Amino acid sequence: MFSKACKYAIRAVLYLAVHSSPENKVGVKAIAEDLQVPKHFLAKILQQLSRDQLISSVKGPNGGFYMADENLNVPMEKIIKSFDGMEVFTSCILGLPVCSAENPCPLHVQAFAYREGLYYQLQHQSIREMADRVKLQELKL
Amino acid sequence: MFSKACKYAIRAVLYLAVHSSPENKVGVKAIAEDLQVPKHFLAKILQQLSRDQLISSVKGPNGGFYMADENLNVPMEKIIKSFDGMEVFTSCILGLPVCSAENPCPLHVQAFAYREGLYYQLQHQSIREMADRVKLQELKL
DNA sequence: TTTATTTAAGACAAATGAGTCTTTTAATAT
DNA sequence: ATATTAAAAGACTCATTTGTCTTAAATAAA
Ligand code: SF4
Ligand code: SF4
Repeated sequence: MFSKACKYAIRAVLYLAVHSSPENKVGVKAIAEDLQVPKHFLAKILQQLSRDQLISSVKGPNGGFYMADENLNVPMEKIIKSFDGMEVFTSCILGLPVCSAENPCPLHVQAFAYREGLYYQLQHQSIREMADRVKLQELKL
Repeated sequence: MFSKACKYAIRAVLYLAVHSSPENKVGVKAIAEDLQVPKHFLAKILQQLSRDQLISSVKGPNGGFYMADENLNVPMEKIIKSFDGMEVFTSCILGLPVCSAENPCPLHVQAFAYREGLYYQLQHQSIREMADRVKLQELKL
């Protein structure tokens, strides 16, 4: 479904949403260890998230990554779009050139409803809401 | 979601289900051209399908690939399993080591329904049924 | 101001996936 | 039997993704 980079990104953002704040920043190393993800690869991912303003960061001593308030209000969808693009939600599951209701592929009925459902959820759920659920239900990242 | 090999396989099998019979076999070339898929790559895919007895084939003049009656009764699921394995349905969407209800990942609610629903459909729909729909609704492959 | 610390950037390498090409094997029509 | 046809097999190349490493830039504490 999603690329590894995208999966790591989702986990990292939720991790930051749960474990960081503007007063309490977290470094790549800590995140990588906690999530059990390749450190340098994660670093690049965090950089991209930062460039896209999905997370915040400051350099230097006591620096690190964190979620600012405005970061928490964006929908989950944005993370995925940043890494895998809109295609994961729009491109045909069978790899046909175009996905349209007029020219549906054979898996249309099966696949369409589910993909749309997932997309809807990711569009309408903010990182904050999702992170709250993670905290409340003690979900593992 | 699925690998290209798997997507091509699904399309090729449905193509054969619609356009072939034991009396009317089809060669790689024709399939590749109709589906607009790399010929040699498709050849390998058809070979794998044949090895796994998901399609039938005979060599030599007037030979080619076709669907025997028993091939048509297997569920769509088998094609996917043959290429991408069960993992596409069982492995965590976020790439966590284990996917379980006790230790759910943050996307659990959103993603689980999607994947399970799709899997259920693919398990309970035979190639024949799917091909019939393709014919009836004139779906494009 | 210097030094330690941490992100930013980008080159590089390894692994996987996708696609191509050539040769071998089997079937069948003549 | 032989020639022809088409699948089977496997080596090979190319592209993309994933992962590593090194250096630069920024910030803050000493
Ligand atoms: S199954 Fe239908 S709706 Fe889904 S991607 Fe293919 S064409 Fe589009
Ligand atoms: S979201 Fe939950 S159910 Fe889906 S793969 Fe991850 S852990 Fe499993």
